[in-house]
Amino acid sequence: MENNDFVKELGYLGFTMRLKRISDAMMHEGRRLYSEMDVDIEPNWYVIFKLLKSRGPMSVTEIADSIMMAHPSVITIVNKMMEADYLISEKDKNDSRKRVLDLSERAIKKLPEYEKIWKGGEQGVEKALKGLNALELISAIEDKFFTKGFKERTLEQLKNTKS
Amino acid sequence: MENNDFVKELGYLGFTMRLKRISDAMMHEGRRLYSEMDVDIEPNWYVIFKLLKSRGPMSVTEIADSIMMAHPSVITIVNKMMEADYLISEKDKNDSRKRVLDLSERAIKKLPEYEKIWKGGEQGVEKALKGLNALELISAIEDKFFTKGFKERTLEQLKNTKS
DNA sequence: TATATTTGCGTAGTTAACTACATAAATAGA
DNA sequence: TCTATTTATGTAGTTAACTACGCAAATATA
Repeated sequence: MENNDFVKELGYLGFTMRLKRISDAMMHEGRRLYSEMDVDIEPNWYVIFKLLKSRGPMSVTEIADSIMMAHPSVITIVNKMMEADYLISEKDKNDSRKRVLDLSERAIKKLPEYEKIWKGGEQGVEKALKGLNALELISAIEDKFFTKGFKERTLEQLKNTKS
Repeated sequence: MENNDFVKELGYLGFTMRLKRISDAMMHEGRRLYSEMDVDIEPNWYVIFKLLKSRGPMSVTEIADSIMMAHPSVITIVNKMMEADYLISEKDKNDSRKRVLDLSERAIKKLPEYEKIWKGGEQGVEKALKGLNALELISAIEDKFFTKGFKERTLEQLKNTKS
């Protein structure tokens, strides 16, 4: 944020890298926060807790679709959460390929404590970003790049310039 | 961006994850773009090319500071770039600890081709985000979270709520 | 019904970033 | 000048995401 930040000088060329820098930094701080508070969960677990609490038991693929993540990433997360006794899984009665995941007793017991922390995080972000229309902007960016990706947009530009 | 996106429902709680999702997606598309175009560089190299071209030879730590990255990350990147013959390094004359990095002959020869691609990427992003004030928003977010981090803000909220 | 396609899950392998620690050179201070 | 501190680089180990591929079950089709 100083004058020394070369990435900022790059304009739209540095845009992606700046997004990554901020989100990486926030995740690292989230991890450190948990560690300092002696809370034994990881930064990316909260979305699984929240999802299953809000929508009930779901399969791996359903989770992946709901949060727009590749399914192998979901498998990694839920396996760790199962090892930590926060999730239980059982086979679907109608489709034996499916593994239906749900919150464990332990998760339900611990959730109130964790939700306080997440509320604090949410409020901290909200306070910092209030008035900036940040959520609206993120939605607009998603609309743009989830429908037509970065690669396609670049190729279009290259084609236009070449002619 | 559909109704199915649970992360979006989470409001400010999902903010960081949405930033990460977008930047990850863009980086993956960047990698795929290079691969389809048979260009043998990686998505995070461009900033090093640009930096050294613009500011001349620099040490590892100077690079890290300029782009706000941890120095081990820079070491990993520049080692790969050296292996690919895009960078050369030599010891600093006044300080034998320092390793001064510079663009190689090969880099200088290849840069015009690569800069065309980067220009295309930049224009693609610019076109998509035109009118959204995206760069200003990113700057505002950086100002907020680089001066007082996510962890600190969360702890503040937790303290206030507890009382 | 038999075969082909799709779907769900899992594994393997890749990449990018980080922190923590180690080492050696340079600089500061007693 | 000798010692202590700081600085520059490097290594080791951690985590999070991805794609590509394989296999088995479910579904569609001939």
